[in-house]
Amino acid sequence: MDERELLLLGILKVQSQHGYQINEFIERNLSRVTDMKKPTAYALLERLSQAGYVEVRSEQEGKRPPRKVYSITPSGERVFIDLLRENLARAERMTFAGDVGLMFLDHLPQAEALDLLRQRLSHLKEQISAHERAPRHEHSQGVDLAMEHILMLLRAEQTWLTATIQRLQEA
Amino acid sequence: MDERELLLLGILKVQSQHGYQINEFIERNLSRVTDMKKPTAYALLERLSQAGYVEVRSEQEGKRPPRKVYSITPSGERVFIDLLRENLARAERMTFAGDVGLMFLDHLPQAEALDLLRQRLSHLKEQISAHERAPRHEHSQGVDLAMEHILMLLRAEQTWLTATIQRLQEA
DNA sequence: GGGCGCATGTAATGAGTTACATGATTGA
DNA sequence: TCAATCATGTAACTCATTACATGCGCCC
Repeated sequence: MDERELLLLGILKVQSQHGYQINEFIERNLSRVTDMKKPTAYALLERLSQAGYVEVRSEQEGKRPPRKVYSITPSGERVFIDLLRENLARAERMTFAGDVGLMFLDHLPQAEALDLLRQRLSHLKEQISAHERAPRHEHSQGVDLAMEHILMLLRAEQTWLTATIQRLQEA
Repeated sequence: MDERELLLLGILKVQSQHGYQINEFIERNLSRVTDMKKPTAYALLERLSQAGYVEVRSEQEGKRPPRKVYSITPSGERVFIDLLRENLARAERMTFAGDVGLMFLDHLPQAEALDLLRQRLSHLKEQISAHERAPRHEHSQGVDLAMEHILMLLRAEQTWLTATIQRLQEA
């Protein structure tokens, strides 16, 4: 839950930006790493500025809608570093919705169960190729690291699912 | 979000039980597969019975507190099968809080970043050995399948983290 | 003139957690 | 007699999402 603040502070640490810009950036480049939605980002930016971790100033270009440009403050930078340390040192506990289904696999006829798992596998493959199609962005090695991480987990999942389907077929 | 209903219906499909018993079972045997908390389960059981997917009857043994015994209804069984099909066919999208930290790795001195990742790795190893210590339960091959799945992902994570630390060290 | 892009949000809702409340029984 | 176990929940809260609202500028 703290990772959303970390994300926003991190983005602002690299460069001051206005809300719309931040949301665009997340949507275009980080959609595979985070699932934070726009209103959430706006609300969080508001909260961060209440807390004094970011500063806001209004800007207007011509007659376009005014924008709120957010910049990280010194105290925000400290919080950023703290959150970053905590995030890096921690190994999140993983639970997966998909495992619940696996637990009750034997409540379906085997043929159907296998068929459903094959559908799961094909969705997985789509996700993987979507990831592979995504361009590396040279500027940030960190983002690439995160992407690579997700891709590796997806591939591990694929390998396991394939083997599991195989195994169930033989049994 | 539907997987909690699926879990409860699945448990009740195997055997009618009262709330406390269900929560005990989840805590003892499924704590690695789900993180659902007790009040959530109680509330969900209530909702399921409102919807007619489970039946409730009160029981009392001696002077112990009365219990509400839940049984799955025919319509509940249908919902269970539907939820199960959906769950099995779907490949959930994965996002990980830990990736946000990775993205900003370069905002810390390399030595510290490496140190923090080593901490992450050691937490991971603890989780893995906790899993390995957990007894297989012969009765349900499904539960074992789910456990094995999680263990496989944890190990993949471990391998990757180790390699990544290595790689960063050399750079 | 119509739709997309820019730029901000609010309101309603939902899901789930934490902390708390209650009270009897059983075992050390 | 003290703690743990049994058995139920409620209340307050947080977090995040969805759907909606607003209005100007720009391009075709």
